[in-house]
Amino acid sequence: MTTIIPEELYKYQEENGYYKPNPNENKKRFTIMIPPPNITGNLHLGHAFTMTMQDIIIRYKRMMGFDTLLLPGTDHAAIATQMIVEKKLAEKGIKRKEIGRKAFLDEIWKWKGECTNTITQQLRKIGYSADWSRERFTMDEGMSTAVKEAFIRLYNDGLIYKDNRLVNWDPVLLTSVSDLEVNMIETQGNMWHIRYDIDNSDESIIIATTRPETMLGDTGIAINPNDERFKHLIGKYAIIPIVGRKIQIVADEYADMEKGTGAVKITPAHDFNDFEVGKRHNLPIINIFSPNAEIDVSKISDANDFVKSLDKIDRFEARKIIIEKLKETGHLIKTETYTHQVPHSERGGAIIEPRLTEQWYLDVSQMAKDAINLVKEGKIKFVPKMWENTFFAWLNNIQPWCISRQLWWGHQIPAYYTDDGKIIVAKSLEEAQAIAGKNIHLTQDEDTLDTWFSSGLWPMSTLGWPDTESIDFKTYFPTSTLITGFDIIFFWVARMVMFSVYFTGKAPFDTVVCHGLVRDEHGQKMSKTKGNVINPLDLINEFDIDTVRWTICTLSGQGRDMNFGKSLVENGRKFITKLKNASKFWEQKGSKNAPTFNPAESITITNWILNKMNEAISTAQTAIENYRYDEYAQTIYHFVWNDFCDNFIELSKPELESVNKDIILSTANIVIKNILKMLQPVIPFVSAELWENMGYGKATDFIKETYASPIQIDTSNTNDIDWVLNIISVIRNIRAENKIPFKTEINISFKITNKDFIKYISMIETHTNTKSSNETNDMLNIVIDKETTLLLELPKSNKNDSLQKAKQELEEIEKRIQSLTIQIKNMEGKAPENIINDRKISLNDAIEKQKQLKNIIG
RNA sequence: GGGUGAUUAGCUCAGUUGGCUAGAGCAUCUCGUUUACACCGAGGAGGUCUGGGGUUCGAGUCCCUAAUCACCCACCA
Repeated sequence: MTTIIPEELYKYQEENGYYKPNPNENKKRFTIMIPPPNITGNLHLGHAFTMTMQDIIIRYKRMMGFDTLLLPGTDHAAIATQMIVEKKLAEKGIKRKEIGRKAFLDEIWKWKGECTNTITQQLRKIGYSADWSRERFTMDEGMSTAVKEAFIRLYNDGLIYKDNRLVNWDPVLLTSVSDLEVNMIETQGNMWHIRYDIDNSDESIIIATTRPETMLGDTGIAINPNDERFKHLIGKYAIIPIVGRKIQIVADEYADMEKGTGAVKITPAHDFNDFEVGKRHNLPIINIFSPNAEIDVSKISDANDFVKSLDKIDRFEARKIIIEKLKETGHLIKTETYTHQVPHSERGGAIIEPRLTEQWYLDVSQMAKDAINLVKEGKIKFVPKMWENTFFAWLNNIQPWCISRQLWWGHQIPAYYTDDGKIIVAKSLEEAQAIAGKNIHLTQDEDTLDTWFSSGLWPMSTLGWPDTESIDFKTYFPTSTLITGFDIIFFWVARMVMFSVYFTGKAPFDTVVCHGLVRDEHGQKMSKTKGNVINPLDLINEFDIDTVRWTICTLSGQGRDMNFGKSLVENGRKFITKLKNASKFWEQKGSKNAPTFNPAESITITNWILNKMNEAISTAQTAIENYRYDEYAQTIYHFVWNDFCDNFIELSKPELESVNKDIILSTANIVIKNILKMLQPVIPFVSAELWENMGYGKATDFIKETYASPIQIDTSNTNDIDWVLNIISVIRNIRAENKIPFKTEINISFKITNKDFIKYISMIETHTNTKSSNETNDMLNIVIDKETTLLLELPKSNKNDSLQKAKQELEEIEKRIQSLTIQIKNMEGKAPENIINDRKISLNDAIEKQKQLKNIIG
């Protein structure tokens, strides 16, 4: 008995190149790129799911004869990682700015090393059969080359440009963030109604705002051109209370007569809509905040004493002071509580402040169109298909992508400035210098690129792009399937498709499998506060990796969220135990010494189980090819537990004492082999262990076996066993209902017209503890027809087929009607009547129904 | 406000172009330790498939409508 220790088997296989592809082999290719985990800590259960799903497909394809590449790696995750390391340093009292860029980056690289190590060890632990010799990191050398190349090409093509406009600004992290990195969170706030007096008039206008502090930057008031209440004020000026600035009242459709008071103050520097309104009416733009969102009066040229007193005060503190002041001056008309959506930074959660800055932008409008077309043309298929809509919806109204970040950790933008502000985009300082001239002083842009810029290149750059002639790129690009969570369709999937279509004209993969989130057993989100977080490593320690992988497989279907709980893992463990026990049974019966399976000697029950096996293989393959992991697992589960263990083993026990022993054992071997092969992708370690212990081959090499394949057999009598099992079940039922213990033998009498069925009588007797005779007495009088078990089946293809099949069914029923009748008699005497007909559809009904269908379809 | 998905047994969920008596696992109940397995076996109970309309010979499945839940996008008056 060999016991396989997963880590050891993995190590052996990794070291001996079992997971490596071979570009020189003339095989069909199948490639999956890992969605690179962020180097922000440990892998969580969601990772375990997605990675296992990838590995299952890879292992399956490998057995199906593909040259497979599962490429591992990690993502530098700019903002997230910088935050973590900054926080860690802060614990030691070290501040980023104090130690400077270089020292800080050294710290991050140190962290990166540790973290990557943890992650890759965890991936190995879950059996992720990746080619580690091709491991990549989004900031490694090759990736940097790719990033620079991409940036330069896009710049030269005029798609990357610098622009001064409003961005989402994180005042804590001090960087711009993209729209996608902003979460709108419903927040309780106030709506303040404030009176603005009209210049040279007794009139005034009341505006409503949730952000009174932005008054300092107001440069206009907008009203709707059709608003009768305010129409006469258009073109006049209002005076901002407290601030004293005169601002113009303009007519703009943006002002909604229903909202607020109908008049809206315009602060172009601090609101996206206001910015647009300001542009339309040439209103001045006054930036009132410093980068960390404190009032900065240096930019407010007309600041009065009150405004000046607010200098360096935080935006929310300033709000309070301003409200108090407005109360004093009597300009505050009304305060009401108000619930609204406030933008928060996804990382760190700071409230976003729209801010006017100069940033790098990428015009993606054409790429987006091309990406959409790839999907529409079917070059990329989403599984499940509904995610296409999400993909389209976002790409259809995509905005220029702000790709610069004011972070240190990331790919520094390959742009160099001369002292007089000329921009040179080049791969290196040397190159830039060569362009600019030797004596020109150059400084590189301080900013880094959005993380997703490099991730977007992942499927290309990992294979050697921009060197399109490299063996890996030529062999493995485009890749095959991308398996990832639906939550990063925008962030990542869309970007990869856009970049790939732009740079290569091809889709980066042909299939995108989107799965849901992992939740707890009751569908609740896992969160630390709820205390329902499950750590995959704990699970693996408590159970084992195969059990965890099996459970993941059973839960991964259709792209919905996956509910995960320990009881489900326990269930998985039962299955694996069952499998081990079944193998043990056959081993004890001498399966190792069984002769090679010979189809010619196959008997009814072996044909029957082989037929079930063939069906299971075919159903399972359809399931896995369609990424229906749940169905795959269920098919195998049902086949192993119900067909193979409950029925085949039980029916075989008496046969093992007979001349049929050899064929039974050799059949068992065939079936177990195929079961293990079907299971290898899901439970690679247990299946390998059993493979060796059953004497089929070396555990280490099991991964290389070809996938399960059907056996050619005579299927003409295979239904008979289903029928026998039904009869057995009915008799057991009768026992139960009449409270006749199994130990009490009962007499049954068979009336048999078809001699073929006589051979099954002893089988029925054994499994029901009955004794058959031809005597008739009327102690128990139940009639079972073979036909009672026939089910009506209508094919789903087309109507002609249905008719055809309905006819066949009908003929079959008619043929068998005379074939067999059994009567069971009880020794004790009670005679419940028609038990069968209560439970099963009667033959007449069946025929009647068939006839109806026949009329309809015909 | 716009969109997507969901609603099936006590629980978690399958149910693929409409067609078997609507299924599985868990939980529950009854019976059973017959030498692979109590991490077991046999069997039972449990469903107006969210409500209401419609199409059809036939609807869990298609259409309309309502309700509830979840998520995504937009929105700091």
